[in-house]
Amino acid sequence: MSDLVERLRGRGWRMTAQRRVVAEVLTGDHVHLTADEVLARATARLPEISRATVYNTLGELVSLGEVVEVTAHGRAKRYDPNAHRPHQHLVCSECGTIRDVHPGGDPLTDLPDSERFGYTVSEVEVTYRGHCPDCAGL
Amino acid sequence: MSDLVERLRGRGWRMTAQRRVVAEVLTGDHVHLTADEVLARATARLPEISRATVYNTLGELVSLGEVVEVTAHGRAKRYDPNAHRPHQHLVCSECGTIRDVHPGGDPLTDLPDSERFGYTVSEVEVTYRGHCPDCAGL
DNA sequence: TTACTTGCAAACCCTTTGCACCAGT
DNA sequence: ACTGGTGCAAAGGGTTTGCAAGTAA
Repeated sequence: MSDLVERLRGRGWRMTAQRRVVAEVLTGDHVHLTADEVLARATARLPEISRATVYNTLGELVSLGEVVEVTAHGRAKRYDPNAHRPHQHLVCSECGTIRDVHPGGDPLTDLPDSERFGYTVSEVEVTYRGHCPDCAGL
Repeated sequence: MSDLVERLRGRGWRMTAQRRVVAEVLTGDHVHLTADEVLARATARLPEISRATVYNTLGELVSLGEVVEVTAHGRAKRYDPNAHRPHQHLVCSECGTIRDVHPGGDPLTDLPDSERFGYTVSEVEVTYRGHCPDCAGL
């Protein structure tokens, strides 16, 4: 039984078989599944689960801060359950595979070999997210 | 006449009215247009231009390294012609508006007030892009 | 001339939605 | 019982594609 399920129950999240299965599928390190992959794995355990419910649940987990969305250019979003340990992402531009990384020094210049997982690194991108002045009050 | 058009011609890129218009629309600082916006502005100058051509041309400019794609979670990609001066992005999670920023110290902790454009900043995300071992030879 | 580019419309992928039914608490 | 979650199927936004006709070099 996953920590995540416990935590969510503690927060008063209404627990259902579908939500439990989605939460359980999203467990572990270096887990970065697309919604489709989550659906496939969830279906293996609970055949009646629907695509809509998977999307609903993923969206809620993201809002609750339990799961992080990772966007790779032009591909389906991936969902990363490792939201409580700060880390960054290393993305393959070819196949979209993602690894979690923990850069040591200046993220713009250093990604230690030990954190490259055999990837070549050709680009580093930093994105700050927040609210612009016009949207600040919303 | 834009520098970009000159540079592309110099690289042997076959020049057409459509491509010139797209390249000219993508000129300036803090320009981060969606494909749709590029189409709208291009159409204003060249009414017969098609959506497909705009997408083709944007894709080529990205491949040529003249334009950078910026992806905001769940929104249309935006195209940034400022590919030759290194910079990072500040994205409004609400409306998707983007500003170019130049962080000073450690990107993970510091975004100077002078670089915030009145935005609040709630999240910093670093993404490394490259090829995974399986895709390295492609 | 000839290979490359364009326009059109349909196809595509991923995600969201409307609504009637069902189920935790 | 009440509130909120689920499944289905259809719609939606953004992007890509196949192919015939057009055009830069």
